[in-house]
Order: sequence, then C-alpha cells, then structure tokens
Amino acid sequence: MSVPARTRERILDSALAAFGLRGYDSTSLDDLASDLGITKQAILYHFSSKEHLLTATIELAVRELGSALSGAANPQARGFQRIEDLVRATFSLAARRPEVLGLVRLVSRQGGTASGELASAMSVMLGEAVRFIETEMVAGRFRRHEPRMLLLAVYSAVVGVATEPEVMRALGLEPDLRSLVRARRETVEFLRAALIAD
Amino acid sequence: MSVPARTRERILDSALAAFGLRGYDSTSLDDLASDLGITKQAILYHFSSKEHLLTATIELAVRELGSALSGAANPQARGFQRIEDLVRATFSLAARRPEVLGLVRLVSRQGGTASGELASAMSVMLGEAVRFIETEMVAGRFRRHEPRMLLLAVYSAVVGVATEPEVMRALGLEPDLRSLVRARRETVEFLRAALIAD
DNA sequence: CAGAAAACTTACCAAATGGTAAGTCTATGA
DNA sequence: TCATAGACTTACCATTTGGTAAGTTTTCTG
Repeated sequence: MSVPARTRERILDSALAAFGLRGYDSTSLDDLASDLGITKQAILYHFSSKEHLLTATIELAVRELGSALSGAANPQARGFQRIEDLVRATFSLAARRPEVLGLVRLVSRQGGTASGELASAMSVMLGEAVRFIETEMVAGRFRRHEPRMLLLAVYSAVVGVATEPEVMRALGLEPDLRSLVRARRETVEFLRAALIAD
Repeated sequence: MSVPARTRERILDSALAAFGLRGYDSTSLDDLASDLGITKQAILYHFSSKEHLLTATIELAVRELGSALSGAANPQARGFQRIEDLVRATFSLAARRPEVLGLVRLVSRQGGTASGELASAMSVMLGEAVRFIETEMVAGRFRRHEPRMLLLAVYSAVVGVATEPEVMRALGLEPDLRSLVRARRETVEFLRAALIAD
C-alpha cells in the first residue's frame, strides 16, 4: 500500500472501537479485517494473536485516558475546581471516543491476562486522586468521607453516566450530545452537593 | 433423571450466572452443559436456541431485581429513607447474586434483540423512581436537581460500586463482603449529602 | 539494479460452536 | 400391558474462528 505504516494504526483504531463498543469475544478478526478492507492475516502479521491485539488496544486506551485526564488536571486548581475539570474531561472523552471508556470498563470487569497494565495504570491514577481528596478533606474544603469509597462512588457515577446509553433511553432521554452535556452539568452539580457542605 | 422438572431451572440458574459474570458470547452451550453434567442438546431441548435461553435468563434477572427492589420499597417510607432502603437492597442483591446486576448491566450496554423486555422493565422501575424523586423535591425534602439526570447518576453510582470489583482492587481494596458493606454505607452517606441540604 | 526485508494475500487447517435428526430410556395413563 | 409423550443422549453437520504456511508484491538499501 501507499503508506504502509498506517495499516497498523488503522487496525488498532478499529479494534479499539470494536472491542470497546461491542466487546472482545463478539468481535472476530474477520469482522475487523473486512471493515478495513484487508485480510485477517494482515492483522495477524502486525499483531501476532488476537490477545496481543487486545493488549495493544488496552495500551492505547490507557494512553488516551491518561492524556485526557492529565491534560485537564491543572495542578493550580484546588478544591472542587479540580474535580470539575476531571469530570468535564471524562465526559468530553466519552463524547469524542466512547470506545475508550467502554474498553476500560469492559476490561476492568472481565479481568483476564491483558488487564494487568490497565490495572496498574488505574492504580496510579486513582492513587493520585485519593491523595488529592485526602488533602482537600484535611484542608476542610470537602466533607469528610472515606476517600477510597468516595472515589469509587464518584468514578462509578461519572463513567456510568458517560457509558450507559441504554439506561438513558430507559429514562426517556435520547443519548445524544445534548443529553450528554446536560448529564455532565447535572453530575457536576450532584458531586458539588455531595462534596461541599453548604 | 430423578426430578426431571428441575433440569430446566438448573440450566436457567447456571446460564444466568455465566452470562451475568462472564458474558454471553464468552459462554458456550457446551461450557454450560458440562458444568451441569448434561449435554448441550439437553439445553436446546428446553430452550430452542441460545438466544431464547438468553431471553429467559434476562426475564429471570428482571424478576429477581424487581422483587428485591419492590420487597425493599416500603411505601410508608418518605424522603431519604426510601432511597436508603433501595440502595441497601441493591447492595444486598449484589452480594447475594452478583450475576443478576451483572446481566442487567451487560444487556443494557449491548442492547440486542433480547433486551426489549429488560428495557421496558427498567423504564417502569426508573419511571416510578423519577416520580418519587420529583414528589420529594416539590415537598422540599430533597435538593433540586433534574430528576432523570439525578437518577442516572445515582443508578450509576450504586450499580457501579456494586459490580466493579476490579476498580475496588485498583484502589487497594479487597472486593469481599466486608468491603461491600463499607462501600454501601459510604454510598448511602454520599447520596445523603448529595440529596439533602444541611 | 540486485536483493533482501517488509507488508501483505491466497490457501489451508483444526478446533469450537450453534443447531438438527434420530434414537433411547422412563414414567404414566388408558 | 402397551402405546405415548416427555426428557433426554448419541451422532452428525455447516459455519465460524483463531492461527499457520507458503507464496507474491512492494519498498528500501547497498
């Protein structure tokens, strides 16, 4: 092909979308290949097995999630502003590339061999968040909660809202961009009320 | 076998557990059959296809979720007490039968043909909840939020906390019963702060 | 321009998978 | 007791799936 180096990236992108939105087992290499107009063996040339492809896909998702979050987290920002920035970034990522959070969720649910890197990356990010929350609580800017449990609830709320369109539909809401923006705004207010005493 | 009528229920139970915890595509009929010590064809005798089995499994999960929630929702209870009861019931269900919420989540993410009944059952339950929240807001017992968006956040927080053991592990928490109880307690306090002005 | 490495495709393959057809065993009721 | 229906099992089957082997074409390099 004209630009051979691109093929690998195209495969990776397509696999991230498919694994993240439809699931790993539900996506065959043949599906991926025909979407890209290549053969399954071209995929196996770049990634030696389907599981290796999954691993590479997870690495990409972790990179995208990490850069989205670290790009949004202004170290200057204190108190709730920092939380709001992170929530906005997460919703923005969910709107732009829903497959990234979808894959993170999928893998964190299923575990498996390839989930090691995701788990450690998550540990790092969540660890930072826990320390931030602890600091803010000590400074009296947040209500007192058990930091890790609080984070679990916050994480679930944000990622859940951002990645479960069917629940939105069951609520009579179209899962389009406008609803996502409203959901983000509401989630921020919800978290503000939970975190900051009046 | 001795009690033939039981086979159908055993298949249904096993399928609910497997689909809910490992996923639909990841579970083959042969897997299910050998777990039960029967053949794949015995399954196909009771349920004419794998998709019919999934449908029956979803119906069972919906029934269990519905009875867990309606059993917990005391119509007498007002304000936050009602929320707390429902959250406790959800966590209790998550501890007792994690596969039920797992399947609900899986299907509400993937959609598919068989998800129709789940969607309508969810619509009913969520609709009731929305009306309850609206009433309580009007009565001034809850802070003002957009009810559906609020419910989305609450739902995500509770179900997420109750069904994502990997995230708990990434936080350095063992996803055992004790942690679940602590998570439930913390989630209740979190929701209380979010919903009730001091 | 030669040749070698990279980037593929075509041709297979064994195992697994959902599903069908036909037979077997067992309880039951006329 | 005998047929009949229910609850299976054994025997197959077509398709799909991940993966291998062996070419073929393109691109880079000396």
